Amino acid sequence: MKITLKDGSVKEYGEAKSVYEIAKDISEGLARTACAGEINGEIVDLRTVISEDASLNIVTANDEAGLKVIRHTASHVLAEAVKRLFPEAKVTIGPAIAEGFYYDFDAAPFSREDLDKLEAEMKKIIKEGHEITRFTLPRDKAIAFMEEKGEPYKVELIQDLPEDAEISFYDQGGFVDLCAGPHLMSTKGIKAYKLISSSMAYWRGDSNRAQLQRIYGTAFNKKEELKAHLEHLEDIKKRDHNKLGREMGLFTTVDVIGQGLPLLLPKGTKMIMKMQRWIEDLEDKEWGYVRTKTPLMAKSDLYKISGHWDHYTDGMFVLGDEKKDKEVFALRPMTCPFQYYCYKNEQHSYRDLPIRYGETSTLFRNEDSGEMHGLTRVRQFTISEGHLIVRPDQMVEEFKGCLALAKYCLSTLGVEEDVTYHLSKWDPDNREKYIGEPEVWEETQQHMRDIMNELEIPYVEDMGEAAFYGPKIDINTKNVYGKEDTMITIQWDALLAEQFDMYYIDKEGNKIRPYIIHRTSIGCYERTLAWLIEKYAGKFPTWLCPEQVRILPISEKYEDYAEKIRRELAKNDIDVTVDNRSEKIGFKIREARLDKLPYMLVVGQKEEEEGTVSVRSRFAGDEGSKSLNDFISFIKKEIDTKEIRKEEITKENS
RNA sequence: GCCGAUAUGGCUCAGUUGGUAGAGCAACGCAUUCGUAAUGCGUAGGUCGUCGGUUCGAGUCCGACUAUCGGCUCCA
Repeated sequence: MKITLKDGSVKEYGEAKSVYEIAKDISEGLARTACAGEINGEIVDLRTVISEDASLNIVTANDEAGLKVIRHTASHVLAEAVKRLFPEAKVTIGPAIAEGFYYDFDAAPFSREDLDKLEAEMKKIIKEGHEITRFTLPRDKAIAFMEEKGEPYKVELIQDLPEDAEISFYDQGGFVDLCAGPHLMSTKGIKAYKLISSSMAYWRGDSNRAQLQRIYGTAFNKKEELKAHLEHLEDIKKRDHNKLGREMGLFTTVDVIGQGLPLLLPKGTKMIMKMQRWIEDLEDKEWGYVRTKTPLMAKSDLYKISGHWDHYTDGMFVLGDEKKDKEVFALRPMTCPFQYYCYKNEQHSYRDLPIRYGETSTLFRNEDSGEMHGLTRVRQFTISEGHLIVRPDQMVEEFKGCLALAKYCLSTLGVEEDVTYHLSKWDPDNREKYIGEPEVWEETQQHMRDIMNELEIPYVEDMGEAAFYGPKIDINTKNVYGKEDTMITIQWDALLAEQFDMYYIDKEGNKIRPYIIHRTSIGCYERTLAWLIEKYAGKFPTWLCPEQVRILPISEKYEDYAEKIRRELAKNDIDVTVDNRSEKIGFKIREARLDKLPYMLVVGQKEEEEGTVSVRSRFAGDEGSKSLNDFISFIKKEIDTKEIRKEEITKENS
């Protein structure tokens, strides 16, 4: 392992020494201590150095691993603080995570006051400057050690470690925690930290096991970085679609209507209509889709064939009672079987395929009550759903087409850079969760890798995330809180046609099972809208804006001229309103700015005489006067090309 | 579903140890007819999320329910 020190010198070590020992070794000769290196068994560049005054510096380009060490050590300091203030608490695990760290305790819930006290206690521990040392124990001794300390969770962790694993502990002045490391050399290395929140979490993520109390915190190299991070957190909350979308009058919720059932208000509806028209036209005209409109509910019989009745009833809204009623219905949680029956309506030749069914499809899923969130997790949503019925030999091309279409949608919305692609694979060690043969799975997954490589799309592979009938590509994004959501999914299904007895007639006159692609192009409209709100902080590309132009007459005298312009713009399919209130022009502009309107047209005596409009935009402020026709062709072009015009002014806004 | 927090006029928030609600913005009315980010004056609006309990008396204390927020698990 190679270690680069702050002064640029490089030291090389063999594999035998642990990171910790190397760190110690360096510190002796150089009066400073290296303290990172190996994380989860992976060798990383060394980048964290404590100099003689115990101040901490990140020395290589990639700060991530260094931060991870700081945060992990902070989590141990937190654990010690908890044990000091709440001796009855049992420790479990406490890793570093993307934006900080957490630690789970078996303890009574922590209040904000508790967190403040713990922060103060952590400060003490840090100030005391305990040296952190590492030691290992053989398995039986390790178990006895933790049993003696009365830490049953740690005992369980040790028992579950692989036979040959080295069992290491870190001691910080008496507080000892089972841990793979690495850690800082001293608690003094923690310079800036903050406890963020507490919440419940299950032991090992299993809702049948103990309920633990999780404390989230974060730590940074320097105080200024922590401050900037906390400010950033405050800042991004302003973009939260759940707040901003309500403020902007895009949607609302009503308690007597119910959880997870948002009402899309006229402005939000307009935005979704714009996306829907665009997508439907795009799919039909350029990608060869045909449209269906199928029922929102069906008898239980349908779901029995699809398998949902056995595996998914908890997630469905069932209408009626099987014991009492002759027929029981359920609201549909997906569109698949409905479109399959469209296919089965007539017999198909191999020449008919592929058939691409699209539907703007409203679905219902009975999510657990604690799951609902704004527009991203709801009980009723509408998705650009589609199923492609495909000959096996067409599968790769069609799958590629679906990906290309999704990619095109993302880039048009200006969000292409904000997504990650995931190849969701099956889990060969969990065969009962999936149908079909292992060779088919492996082959299919290889096809998907080839497609991704050919399209030069970077992706990660997620084991055990596939649908039960096949692997899929998921396109995910993160919300303002860093939580990941799937926006788009494209699924490869070589198996379900069997279940529904779907076939086509090949050249020789044989009945052949088609393959099916389940896919969406733009995802579910509610969730996509939420994403756009957060992406653009409400300042949407002009083509998506529910109100694209507002005409601001200088006074009521120019109402007629304003109305004339309004009609011209409306004739050109531009969403336009007139602000006729007897307010001063400055006030009207202020309000239009707060409403995040892309264009304002100021009209008064001058404009009426000259037949012009004075253009003021969100992008560039006062853009001067234009003839009405010039403005119309200017904005039409922006709308028709779905241009995402950049903001040129930076000042503002409350 | 589970853990925690929250719930006061359309919005943002006050409301002291329980004594029967207050501000700013918005709305409405009147005046103003205005040239690029807030014109002035006035009016109205709340059985304090719902239901129940404690009390002479509950926005304030207790309980249940509903919704919202942050997590866990799950997902488009």
